[in-house]
Amino acid sequence: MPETLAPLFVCGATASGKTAYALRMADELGGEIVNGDAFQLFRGIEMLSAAPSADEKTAFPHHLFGVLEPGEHCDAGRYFEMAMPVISEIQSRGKTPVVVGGSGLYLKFLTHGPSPLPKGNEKLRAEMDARTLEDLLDELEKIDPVEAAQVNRGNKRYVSRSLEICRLTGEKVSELRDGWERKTQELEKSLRGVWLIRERADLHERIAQRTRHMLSDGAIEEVAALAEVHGNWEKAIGVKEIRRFLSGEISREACEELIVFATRQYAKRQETWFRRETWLKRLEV
RNA sequence: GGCCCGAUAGCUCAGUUGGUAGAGCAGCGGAUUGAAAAUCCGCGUGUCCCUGGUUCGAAUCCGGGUCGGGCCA
Repeated sequence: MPETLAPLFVCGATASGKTAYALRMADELGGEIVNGDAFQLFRGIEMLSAAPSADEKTAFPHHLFGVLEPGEHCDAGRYFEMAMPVISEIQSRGKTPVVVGGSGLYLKFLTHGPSPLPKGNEKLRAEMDARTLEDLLDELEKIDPVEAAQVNRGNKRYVSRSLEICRLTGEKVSELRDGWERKTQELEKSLRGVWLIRERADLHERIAQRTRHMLSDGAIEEVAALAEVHGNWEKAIGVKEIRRFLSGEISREACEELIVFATRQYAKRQETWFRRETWLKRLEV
């Protein structure tokens, strides 16, 4: 495989301008776009997830956009399994995959390989969700005290996940978990990607604009149409807020404002994530 | 014009019998190994509207202003 066909990862906070930049790079490198966004995978929430428009998709082939039904479950592992064949298929045709997205964990699986740990188990999770955090910590303490000491003890999600792995494998998570760090050294030398950095005030302005258009151009209708469909997609920013608006609980203005707040906070979390991906080339835009 | 209510963090407001103030939201920082747009953790000095007074001590009590809001003319 020629060096030049290595995927180019285009990362950055939401509304930082990834889509436009990726198109430019696809043109420059002779590339095709691959979705690296957890929510743009779903069909039916294109406006809500700020997926590329039909117009934007005409110039170059786009992959993995709108490929899942809203009711389907997805996680980083499944994304990895969907994306890898797509990437090699693009390369086999002599094109460069340009992976665009802001979902840090999903991209991490692509760049650093999937975790060797077992995938989530719905039944176990439902069971653990019903228990208290203290209770879960007690059990983890007994099974794997090392993990109990290092896990984020205030985060029930993470405590549950640790316990889930122990239960599923019959072993201690703390011993199973071989860090991404270990293979990081050599691996990251072969990765190429950019992190689009935008000044905070500018980013906030773009988020406000984007939210306004999203609401007036169909996001509300998308959420209304999927009222009966439950699944991963409901965790998208805006769903909770739009539902409150649809039920008459809050005004349209309040709805918009709450989505802007949530999106800013998400953008901040993305920046924190990408800051640690030191192999990414920083690009101030 | 008269009477009443309000004025405390960027916003909405708490503040017990006077001991110089704290919540939610926002904002800022961080974490992140198969739910990740998820989930979690940390960060609170602000002329307590101004001005006189009472008091050892006033966001708190009293007088006079200013600016909102309401009622009566």
